[in-house]
Amino acid sequence: MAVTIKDVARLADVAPSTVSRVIANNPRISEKTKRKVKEAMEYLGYHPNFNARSLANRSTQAIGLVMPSSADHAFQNPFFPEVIRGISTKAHEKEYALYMSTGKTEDEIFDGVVQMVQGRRVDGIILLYSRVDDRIMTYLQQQQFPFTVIGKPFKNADCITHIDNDNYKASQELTEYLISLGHERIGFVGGNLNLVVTIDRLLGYEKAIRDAALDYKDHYIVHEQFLKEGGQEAVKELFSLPDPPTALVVMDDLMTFGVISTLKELGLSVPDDISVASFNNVMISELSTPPLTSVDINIFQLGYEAAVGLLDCIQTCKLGKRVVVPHKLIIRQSCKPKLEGLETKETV
Amino acid sequence: MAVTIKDVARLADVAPSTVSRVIANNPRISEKTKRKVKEAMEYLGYHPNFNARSLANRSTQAIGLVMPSSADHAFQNPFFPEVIRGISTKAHEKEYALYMSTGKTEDEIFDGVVQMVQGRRVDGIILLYSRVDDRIMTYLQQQQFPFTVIGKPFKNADCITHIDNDNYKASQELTEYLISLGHERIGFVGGNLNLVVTIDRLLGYEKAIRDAALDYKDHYIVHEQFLKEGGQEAVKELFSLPDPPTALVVMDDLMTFGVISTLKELGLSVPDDISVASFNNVMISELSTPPLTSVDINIFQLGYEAAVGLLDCIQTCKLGKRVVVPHKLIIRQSCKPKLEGLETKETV
DNA sequence: TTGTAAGCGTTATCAT
DNA sequence: ATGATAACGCTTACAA
Repeated sequence: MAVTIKDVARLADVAPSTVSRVIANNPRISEKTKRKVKEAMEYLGYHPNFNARSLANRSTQAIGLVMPSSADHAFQNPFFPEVIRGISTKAHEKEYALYMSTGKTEDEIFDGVVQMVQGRRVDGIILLYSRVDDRIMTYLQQQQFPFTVIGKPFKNADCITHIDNDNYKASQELTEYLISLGHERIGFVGGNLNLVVTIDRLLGYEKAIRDAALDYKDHYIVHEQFLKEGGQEAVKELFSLPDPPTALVVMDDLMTFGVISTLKELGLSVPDDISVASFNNVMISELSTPPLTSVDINIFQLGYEAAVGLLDCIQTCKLGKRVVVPHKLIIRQSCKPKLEGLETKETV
Repeated sequence: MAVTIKDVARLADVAPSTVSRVIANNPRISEKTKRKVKEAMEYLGYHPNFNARSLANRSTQAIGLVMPSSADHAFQNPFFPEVIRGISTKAHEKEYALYMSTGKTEDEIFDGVVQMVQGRRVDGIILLYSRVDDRIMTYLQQQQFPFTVIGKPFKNADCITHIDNDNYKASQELTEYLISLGHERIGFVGGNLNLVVTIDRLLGYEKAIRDAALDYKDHYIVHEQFLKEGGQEAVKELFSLPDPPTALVVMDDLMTFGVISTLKELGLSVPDDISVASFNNVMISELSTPPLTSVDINIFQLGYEAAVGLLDCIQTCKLGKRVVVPHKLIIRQSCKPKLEGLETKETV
């Protein structure tokens, strides 16, 4: 049996409540007994039982993390480790631990959240993604349970604390960059259209295209899943068009790897035959061949601020803050100017 | 105030203990009351309080995960999401959740583990790495707390349940593959020498080199940190030797990206000027340019089996099993035969 | 088959 | 400044 507060109390010759006060660093306790108790704790190797504390306290010192279904392989995206690193950093400052429910399907994940919330396993929750019509978000709102969202809520954005980039603007800028290189036929390779981030980036792209008085063509827009499976088809179709794009805006660095790989199969090379620009600027982007031009969205900070926001929620029960994390275009070697009059070689 | 077991009991007109039995699915309870209680639970929207249950039960239904310090960026390695996906899958089958302590430095992480253990936050722990002389492992052994290790414990391997690849053999095979392509000057780019996996792979490499009666040269062996920072130097040195290697065995796909990028700076291209082979076969390996020849170590299964082993430990309190997850050489395009008499061009 | 009551290890509310 | 004592919500002997 582990050593409890009572054992400490007995050894220090005080009441259990006194020991509890010492732990909580209650100011009105004499230095003398404080020392005495601490010695006893040290001697016995005492460590507080978190469950007992949570029960009495109704606070767990843990934050729940909700990821997209690990079934779709979004999981493998380096975005997640990095955003968690950000969350973890802030959490640690306040001595919070992280809690993840397990579960593959939609329903399992939802049940996991319910368990976290109703089972009082966590003090608050961070949603690591934002989708159109998300049950979980609706549920958390109903429950008035503290939570923050990474990304922009599809609706009620002004009463949900969320941390986001200005993806609309970022996408617009990225597209404008390609336009400034002389590209006129620019495709968009998006991911899951249920994700709000996909929508925002698509809209930003459209804005830039229209502002530049270029044709906004539906068939320049394809959506592959974040990773390669199946997505290859979409890209291949794009390049079997009579007027294939000369540049591509891609949702995500990881997807870009898939795109580049597919293009290579088609005999097209980046950036010589086609320019590619994307988002996230994960570490490997810099190391890839060619190094990717990418919008750095400050993933770490996204996570850090989400934790800041959540801890705020937990303390003050206030919701509705919007934090915008700045982005920055990082220009590397995956884009080249479109030379006037020099047509991209037609696909096979 | 949340709805408790008492509320349910009152509504169903039974004793709290009966409700508890229904939850636990106790066989000796009449179908009638079982139904009655379940209805009441449904009606009130009852959910058990996990802390209370843990306290009474001394079981948390949570598994603690210990990662290497997130300070060194090992974290970004896709190995971790994938191994966690494996763990998560098994954990979910048995309705366990995952718990991660936060903390950057060695000491913080150690304290986190102590809190998990002594604070009864988890039922068992999985170490996601294995190092030489690890305090945490020593501590867990002393405490006789259920844990499993991914990788091979440096010592006491036979009394610690661990899940590992046969890294020695894998490395030997990978090196032999390079030798079979005609390479005679083969370098080894390792990572942190405190990691047991590094040591095993280095030894396997050495074995293959010696078996083939090639020179085992110390200066063909460099150790860069897992990610690029600083590591560039080591690789550069390697290629300023009078007799630079024509092929490289690299610890890890992610490191390979760094290596390839550095080589490109030196004007060397893979696989034309130099062959590179590595380990892990993370998803991007297939999508990279060139696609990497890599040993698939079944990361998912590594995680899955670690969870299996841990849950076993928790139930039976038995330790000391060793599970070897099979590996498989995946040949792609990062290696080329060394042509006889055709010297690699000297570095600048 | 079900109820009663004593824990589980804390914190919190009174007293003193 | 400290001590009793009652929660916190659940499980589990032991009784019935």
